Amino acid sequence: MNPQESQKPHATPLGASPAESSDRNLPKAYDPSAIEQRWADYWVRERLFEVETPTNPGAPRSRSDRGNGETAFTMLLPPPNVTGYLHMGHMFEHAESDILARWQRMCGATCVWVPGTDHAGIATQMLVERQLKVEGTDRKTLGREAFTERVWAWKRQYGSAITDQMRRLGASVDWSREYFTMDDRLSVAVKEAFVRLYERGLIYRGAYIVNWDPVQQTAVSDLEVTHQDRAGKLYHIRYPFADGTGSIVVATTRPETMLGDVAVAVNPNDERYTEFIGKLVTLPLSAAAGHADRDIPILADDWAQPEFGTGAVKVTPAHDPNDFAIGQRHALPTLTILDETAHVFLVGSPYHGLDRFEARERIVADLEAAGLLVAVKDHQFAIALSQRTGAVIEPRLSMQWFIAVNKTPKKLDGTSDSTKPGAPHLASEMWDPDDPRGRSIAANAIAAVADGHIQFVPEMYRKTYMEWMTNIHDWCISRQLWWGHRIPAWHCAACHAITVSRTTPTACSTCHRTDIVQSTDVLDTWFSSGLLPFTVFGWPGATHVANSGPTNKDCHPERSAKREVEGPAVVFQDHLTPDLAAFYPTTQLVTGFDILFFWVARMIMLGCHFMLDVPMPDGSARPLAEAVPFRNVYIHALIRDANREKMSKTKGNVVDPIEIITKYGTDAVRFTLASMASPGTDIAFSEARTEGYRAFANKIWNAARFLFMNLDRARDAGIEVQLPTNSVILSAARSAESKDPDASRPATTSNTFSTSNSPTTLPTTDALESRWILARLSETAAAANAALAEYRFDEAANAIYQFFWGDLCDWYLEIVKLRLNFEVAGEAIPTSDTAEESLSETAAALTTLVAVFEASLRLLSPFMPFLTEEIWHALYAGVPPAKSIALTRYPQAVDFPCDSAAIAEMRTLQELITTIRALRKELGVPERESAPIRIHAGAPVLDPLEFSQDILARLARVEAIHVSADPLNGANARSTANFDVAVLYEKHVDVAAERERLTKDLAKHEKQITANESRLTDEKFTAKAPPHIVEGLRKQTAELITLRDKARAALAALG
RNA sequence: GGGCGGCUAGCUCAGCUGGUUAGAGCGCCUGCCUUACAAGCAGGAUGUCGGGGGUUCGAGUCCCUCGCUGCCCA
Repeated sequence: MNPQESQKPHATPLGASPAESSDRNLPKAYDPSAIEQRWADYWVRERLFEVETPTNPGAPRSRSDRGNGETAFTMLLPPPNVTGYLHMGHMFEHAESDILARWQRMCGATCVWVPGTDHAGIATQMLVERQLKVEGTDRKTLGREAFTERVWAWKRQYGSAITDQMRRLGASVDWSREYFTMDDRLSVAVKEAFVRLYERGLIYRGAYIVNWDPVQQTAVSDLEVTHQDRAGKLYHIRYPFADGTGSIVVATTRPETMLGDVAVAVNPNDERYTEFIGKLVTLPLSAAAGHADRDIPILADDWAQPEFGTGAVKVTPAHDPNDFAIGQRHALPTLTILDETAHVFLVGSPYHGLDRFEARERIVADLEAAGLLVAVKDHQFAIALSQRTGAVIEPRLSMQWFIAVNKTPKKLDGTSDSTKPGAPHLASEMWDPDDPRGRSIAANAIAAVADGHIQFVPEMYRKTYMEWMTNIHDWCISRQLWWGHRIPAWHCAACHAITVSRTTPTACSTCHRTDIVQSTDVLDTWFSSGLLPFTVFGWPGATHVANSGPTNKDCHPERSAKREVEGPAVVFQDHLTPDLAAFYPTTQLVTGFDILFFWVARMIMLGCHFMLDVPMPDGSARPLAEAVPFRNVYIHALIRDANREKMSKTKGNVVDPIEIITKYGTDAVRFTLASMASPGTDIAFSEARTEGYRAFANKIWNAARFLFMNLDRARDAGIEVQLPTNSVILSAARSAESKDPDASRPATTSNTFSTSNSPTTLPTTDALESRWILARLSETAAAANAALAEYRFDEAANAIYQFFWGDLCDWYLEIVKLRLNFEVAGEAIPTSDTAEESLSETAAALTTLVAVFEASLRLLSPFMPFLTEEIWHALYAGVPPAKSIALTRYPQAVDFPCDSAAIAEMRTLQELITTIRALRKELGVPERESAPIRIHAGAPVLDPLEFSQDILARLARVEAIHVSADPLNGANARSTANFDVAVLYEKHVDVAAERERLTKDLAKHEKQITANESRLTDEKFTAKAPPHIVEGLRKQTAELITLRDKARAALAALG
């Protein structure tokens, strides 16, 4: 069974559709609020977008070709914070993702779009802490266990807010696979990942300077810190030599940290100070706990830059990352003088207990009083802020856990054994140089992108990524929070050794005493979300179970048995879950650049690392190309407000998507976002534009009303119109509705066109407008598919918009009105000799109309799922050929005959009609009045006119057509390259206006002719330019000359 | 300080590897309640493609430079 089948479109009988308009009686104006909730519920209730775990992933499917019905399209939703509410950015991201998902699904792919929410450590903890504060308590009073229980309670109550909003917006995600990053299953995976990295020597614990958030009292990673330029001061402070022979002046932006100074550094090449190197200075104000001021050395270090300040800098290793590095180089002690809350902690010092900024003021004042403050200068510097709390980051020396991203992993004896609890065995041998598992995390993450296994769109992000990944530092993964995945490490009180384990140990692994306690730290939230591309599909599977055979309920027994027989990779068997086999690597990631490093890069790092352990479905070793978490990354734009300002709560310019969709309807908002989504450009969200697309939705609605009205009239007149059935079904061979093997091939139900995969010749009797609209439909399908393949949502949306409104409504529907005659007798039948003929013409026209309209709905469906679903169900009067339009076939160019002659012929006719309309306007012919025309043109224009008389009559109110052998000019005539046309109407023209128009045209033409001719007479041009360009220019020039001559004659005729 | 974008109609933006007369939506002006739609129909106006220089037969498109503007990293 193919996974495709598990996309259960038939959970309930077709009749269960909630369409209200099954009688085809549509209200006059489209009201999205009347239908959206109903369909949103239906899609979820009917589990239309859920895909079951394939039961036989044994036959690995090729993923290289999209849309052939055998491919998987897998996508992970960037998990929103569980505390979050949907904002415009989500809506945009989800709209784009949903368009891709719906499109791929309609193209035949097995589409798995996995939703979930992130536990968002700091954000969630802060939120609950704020609640506690209101209640007059705090987390420390509650204690860890009670606090986390409280967070869970909060999550249970409010945690689905954002996913509920997604349901309402109709995101076609697979809800059966919804996860939360703190779920048991995912927590096990996080633990497993941590332990494995630790065993491989890629996780270490150490005292380093980290970014400390004194408000939340936790370490944060480099990425969670933002920098802001601030105007500050540079303080020049005199440090007297201990021997009393003089002094040295240091410059610093943070005088309060001098309490923790352990040295003064100067540049070794700075001649001003070379003689002082090695001397001791007495550190002012450093007396504490009864001791005198400390003496510290002056040393030489390249870090001290002669141009900066005085050229001498103080060294505070415990409170500055650069000073920490100096300290390492010179084996200096570290002296911590601030506590977790950034208050001075120096018992016995007068500054003890002061906040760091307060301490600064006091120290500066005291220095000044002591005459040691030499100067205070204005200084521009970048201040580090915690992204979450906004607190000024305090670099702080503390024990943290890190991932060594640039280190080669240890090779363990027998990879499968590494999954067993307990100490790993070190291998004696080295890694095979070709084995990607022997490379560092960063090296593989770089190779995955450098070798093209992962593609970025827009491509520039590839560069950004590479830049970052090549300069990456070790990743600090521990957080001093209570909400999150607690680090599976236990400290021994007796021997201080650390035991890292998958299961809760009872004793220290080193000294075997039982006095052990688990680390209080939790893991960085991004660590767990970085694992998602494979943990959502069941990784690590049954790795806990020894590989000697027992099956695991998560792993299909049949599969396991088979694997053992196949043999070679038997040690890996349990890692490959059926879901991983079918859906990993994921196909697509759609996300914002703001989490490019946070999340995208981390998924690449972790995916490439862990998935290399998991064999391919055929048992072979997994190459890097198949270990990547996703193949394509589409980085979408940022939504700004109408004035291009970034939306922010503090600015108050946040647009609430729910408010907007209430006002305009989800489809209109989606279409707006899609049509504005050109790559690389931020979107200035415009309500005016949304209004325009609400009008479009209404247009579609009314086109449907028009069609339905005529279908009803046809029924009343006894005309049978067949609705498209097999041609719309995605893959009829696999569908429960049709056992007909022939139905797997799109077939036609109409005698006017064929939807088989090769266009057939049209009956010669077929009307121009039918051939034309089908050709345009074919072109539009081609354009939409091509655009979507390149993430050009704007181009796809605009092509469809143009087709539906500009071609279908403006021209085709107007013309087709001529063909729809339901009178059995009487003179209301202008084009047929008998009533019977008229009725069959009506039937033929309606059949084409229905087919084109239905296909247009499918074309639109990924963009406007609600509206199209409603109309589509109504069209089939409650008996649709599929449960949802979302499960039908996306129109392809080959589905419709593309008659280019019809397009050319129609273009001339349109030009003629437009010209006549303009002339009539100019002549002041009353809107409803008909007038005869005179035309001068060649046979290619005149001949088809014989059949288009009625069209001219209706669309341009042409009463009679007189052919003129002579060219036409004068006030009532206009000329194009193909024809001259005059409207015969007795009325004064505005001669002055006409002359102005003609003069302007004439000047334009003359200018262009001169330009063209100078190019055409230029030998270099004619010699070097490609022939078709030269030819084109010649033809254009000839046309322009004709137009110029006509304009001249017309001007002369005006007198 | 380093890097990456953007600058095209009143506004928001398309314009692909240079190639025939630079487009769309909204807005604007004029006339129409033409029984699908006034959230509509028809017609119309609107651009020294940020400035300068270069390459080329040919530049909105490629190169250099300057200006303004936004973002990322340090």
